[in-house]
This record gives sequence, C-alpha cells and structure tokens, in this order.
Amino acid sequence: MSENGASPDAGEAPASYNFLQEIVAADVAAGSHGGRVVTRFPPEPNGYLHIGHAKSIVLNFGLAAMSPHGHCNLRFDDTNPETEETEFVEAIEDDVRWLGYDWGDAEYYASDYFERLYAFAVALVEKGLAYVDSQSPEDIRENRGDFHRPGSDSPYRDRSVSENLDLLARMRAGDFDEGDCVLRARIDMAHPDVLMRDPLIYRIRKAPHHRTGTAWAIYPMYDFAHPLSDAIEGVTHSVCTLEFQNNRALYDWFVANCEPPAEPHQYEFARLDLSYTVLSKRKLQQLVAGGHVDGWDDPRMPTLAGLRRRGVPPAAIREFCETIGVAKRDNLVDVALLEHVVRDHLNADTPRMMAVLRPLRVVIENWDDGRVELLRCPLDPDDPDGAARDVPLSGVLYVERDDFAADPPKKWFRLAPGREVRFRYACLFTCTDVVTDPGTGEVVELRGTWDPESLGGAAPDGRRVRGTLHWVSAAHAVDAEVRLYDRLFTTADPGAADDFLAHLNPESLETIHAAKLEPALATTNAGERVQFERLGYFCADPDRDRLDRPVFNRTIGLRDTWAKIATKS
RNA sequence: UCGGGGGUGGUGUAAUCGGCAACACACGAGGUUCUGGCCCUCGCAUUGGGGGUUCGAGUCCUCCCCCCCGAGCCA
Repeated sequence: MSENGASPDAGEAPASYNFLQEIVAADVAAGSHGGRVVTRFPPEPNGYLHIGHAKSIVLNFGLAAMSPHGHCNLRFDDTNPETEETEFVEAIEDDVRWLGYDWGDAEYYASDYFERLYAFAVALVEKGLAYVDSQSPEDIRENRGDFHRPGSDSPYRDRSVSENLDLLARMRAGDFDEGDCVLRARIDMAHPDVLMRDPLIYRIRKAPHHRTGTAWAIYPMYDFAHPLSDAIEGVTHSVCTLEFQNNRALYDWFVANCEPPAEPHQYEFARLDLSYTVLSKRKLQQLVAGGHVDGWDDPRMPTLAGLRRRGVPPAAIREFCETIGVAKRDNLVDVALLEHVVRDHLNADTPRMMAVLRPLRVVIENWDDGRVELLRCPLDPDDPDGAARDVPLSGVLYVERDDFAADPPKKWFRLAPGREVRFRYACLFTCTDVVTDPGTGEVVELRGTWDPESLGGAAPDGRRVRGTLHWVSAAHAVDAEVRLYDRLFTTADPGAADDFLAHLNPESLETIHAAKLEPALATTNAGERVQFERLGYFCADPDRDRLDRPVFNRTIGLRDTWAKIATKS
C-alpha cells in the first residue's frame, strides 16, 4: 500500500484514462491546487456499503493516487440525526478496510464541522444572502412553484439582518419547534433550476445525533454542508454520482458566497447498476427488514459484507470496478462479468479438494477388505509436485448422484451401467450393477470393479477414459452443511419493476445438510476458500462454530459446459 | 412542457489534431485435458435518425427522436 493509502493494485498502466482520470491528470500536469489531489469517499452512516459504493471507493482512492501526495479522506456525511447510527459507521470502516484501502488519519465527520458550518451560515445572513423563513413546510413547497411556474417570494424574505441573526440564534438554542422555521439562502425564487429557488440551509430537528448528542437543535442540509465540508478538508475533486448534477450549481454558489479556505469542484459519474440484483439502499433495507434475506451480510446480498461472507476476494471486487470503467451514461452491468472476475481470481489461488454434495454410494467389489490407500493429491493440479494433502481411498465411496445416469444421454462421459470412469487421482472403475430401492425405484447404490493397475488414476494401457469424477471415501467422509447460492432475483433489472420483491428468486438459497467432505476439509477456518473439484468455489462460514460442523458457502460454481450441452438436447 | 445530463455490438468500456471502430464479458463453433474447470483458435457492431462540411466523420455543423435526473425541512 502506498503512502497515500490508495490503490492496492497500483502498478499496471491503464490502457486509457476514464474521463475523471483525464481531468485529474490534466490538473496535476497544470499544477492546479499545487499539483495536489484530494478526494473523499462520503458515505452517510445509515446503511451498509454495497458494490456500487465499491466503485466509488476504487475511483476516489485511485484518483488520489494519481498525485504523489494525493489523499482520499473517509468522511461520514452525518447531517441527518434521524437515520444515522454508530453501528453503520463501524460497518463502513470495516468494509472499506476489507476492500483494501487505508484512509490513514483522514477520518472525518460532517458533524465535526457543525460549529464552523454555523459560522458560515451567520456570515451568509450578515451578507444578506440568507434569511429565516417562518412559512409552514406546505407553504414553502407551494411557493417554490414547479417546472413551468416560477416560485414566489416568502413574506419573510426581507427580514432585517439583525432580526435574522436573532432568529437563527434562537433556532440554534432550541426556542422553536420542528417545522416552525428554517434558514434559507436568498438566491432567486424564479430560477429555472428549482434547486436554486432559495434552498434550505438549516432545519430544526430535536432528535439526538449519534455523535453530537443533543448539542444541536438545528442540522445543516446536504447542499450546504457538503461543499463546505469539502472545502474545509481541502478536497480538490469532489466526485459524486449523476443525480447530483442538479446540485452542482448550488454547490458552486455556496463555495462562492461562503468564501471557504479552498475551492473544491464537483464532478459526476454514472453509478453502478448490476443485473439480477438491486443496489439502492432503500431496497436493500427492505430485503433485510422484510426477512427476505438473512441480514446485511447474507451471502446473496450485493453488500460488501455479503460478498465477503460469500467468499468473494476483495481483489476481485477491485478488478471488477476497474473493468467496468467510469462514464456518464446510465448502465446495467451484466452480473456475469462480476462472476467471471471472481472465478478468475479464485482459479488463480484457491486450493482444490473434493466434496460430494448429493452422495450416492459406490461399492468396489474387487477391493481388498479393509484396504485403505492414502493418495497424495496436489492442491493445485497445474502444479502436481507442489503442495498436496493425503486423501484416503477405500472400497466404499460416495460420488455425486448427478454423475450417474441409468439411461445416459448422448455425449455422456460419466457413470452408467457398464461404463468405465476415472475416480480423480484414484483409479479406473467400471460400473457393473445398479442397486435400486424396490419400493421407490430410486438408485441407492452402484457396484462395480476397479482396475488394480490404475491406482493413482492413470490408465495402464493408455486407454482413453473421458469421464473423471470426484469422490469421497465413505468411511472417512466428514458431514457438512453446504449452502448453494443463486441470483437473488429472476429478472435482469428488478429495480425497474413496480414491485421488485415480486421478482425474488425462490431458489436463491439451497441448503444441503449432509454433504460429504474429504477429511482434510474438516478443519478449515471461517473465511477459508477452497475449490470443490468439478463443483465450484466455496468459503467456510463462521456458522460452523454455532452448528458444530463444517459449513460452506458456494461463492460461485465452475463454468458448466455440460449443463449447456444437456439443456440443448 | 422548464432546467440539467446522456445515446458506440446482447452487456460494459475504448478509439487523446477528423484517418482501417479496439478490449473484456456474454453467446456460437472447434482444439486440448486425470476438473465437461483452466488454457488455445475462430466467429459475432459501420457508432439513435435525417441533412450538411470534408479526399475522409463515432469524432465538426444542423434539424429531429429516445432515455435519465430535478418541484424532501433526505443524501
């Protein structure tokens, strides 16, 4: 990590700059702001961070890293005491750190600036640029006009400076009730941009604040607090999402008229939208509150906490954010891209082991009674002489039910009556008998013979065996719970639907209670990642302590070409 | 309808004085293989529409169309 705490992946030269990198590069080259770049990531502590926030984090820390002495601040935008909680600031800190970023000492809170912000407001009043409005909320709305009609001046718009000063002081002192009055900027009630029609600066809130407690009875509005907080921190490039474009004129107005110590500028980019999920804080909140998921860190959630528990490596999220780019047009990124990047990272450095999810018993009839072979199996098949673990092989195994077909389709390479397959790293086996339950007709056991010449898995005569199956020795198997996750929604853009909850995928979670693991998997710690060969990537869940048995979450399945072939025919 | 901002393949980005539309994902075809994984090869868009300038336009001009954001004492 560099001194400015930015960009853990710095090093690779980007093929091309995005439009914000262009701007920053030009500013650095021109020596603007003394060649310094200061950005900030400004979450409101009223919910958990999701992958859309990751895009912003990667962007902001990355831009700061373009200058040798650049820095990205973490600033909590906590100006609304009614929705913000300490629990969320802690979760946000954890998530940013986990993602791989270090903001150093630069952890700030808008609430730390309340006194200075108040002073800016007083100065505005003294300049005749702000006034206390005593209209009711309804009248304020009514008199704001609309897109076609200009607003009309408040009857209180021309109060004297001294009266405004007095009223503002009394607002702060708590002399008024919520809704009695507000402080407003005196701009232009006929402005074509409705946000400029005398916007609110302060409103009265009697709710306790998570940091300032009951010290304040008034709280600054975002449009006032944000640009001035940026200025106080010396932020040079204030990067936000597109919906704030409308607010930029106001941002500039406050910077120009409050004369803060620095002159930050706001730039907007398109927020991330991801297919088959929702990324709005409100909707995520609904999923949690409605019990549709198991909490903010449910592995199906697009939250950073959820992705972490799912087993997604932070480096994969960073790479995903770099890959999707930054632009100004609305977008809906295919979740398949995220899945690809995740697989790519996992494939590179995840050990391989074997587990059987839906066990089917296999008896090797010509196996010597009681014989157990300890097979040395590599953790990385591309490095057969590298790290390995011992896997016991005996005469009774479990294989995947899906790997047997009584009546195999075309191109079937797996088990079927009379077919020979390879048990990975173990031996060649031919199925000779199928035992079925006389009552249900269900296949309960396979019987057959192995080729003793093939111990280790190689064909003694070089004969071709197309199918290689994973397996677990029945006597040595460890029982485990395995959770298979799928997309949370069945439609690509659930957020656009009238009722997004109607598109929830009823099969987004399948719990397998009695999966069979090879012994080496018994002792994995929470957070450890492993590939179950031929199945996918899994991550040990902390629930193992509570359930007193291994619990694995499927991060993502392997690409399954056979499933496609099978679907087509 | 007023103000602000956008339209390049199925998806997301790129094309830095106007000079062969590039990369990744997805999809399709094939190869390789002790994971039907990984890997390799090949295929897949004339840039929202019409006019104009130019030897040459995704890039410039012009008219039109479509999409997003804005009327919280939320951020």
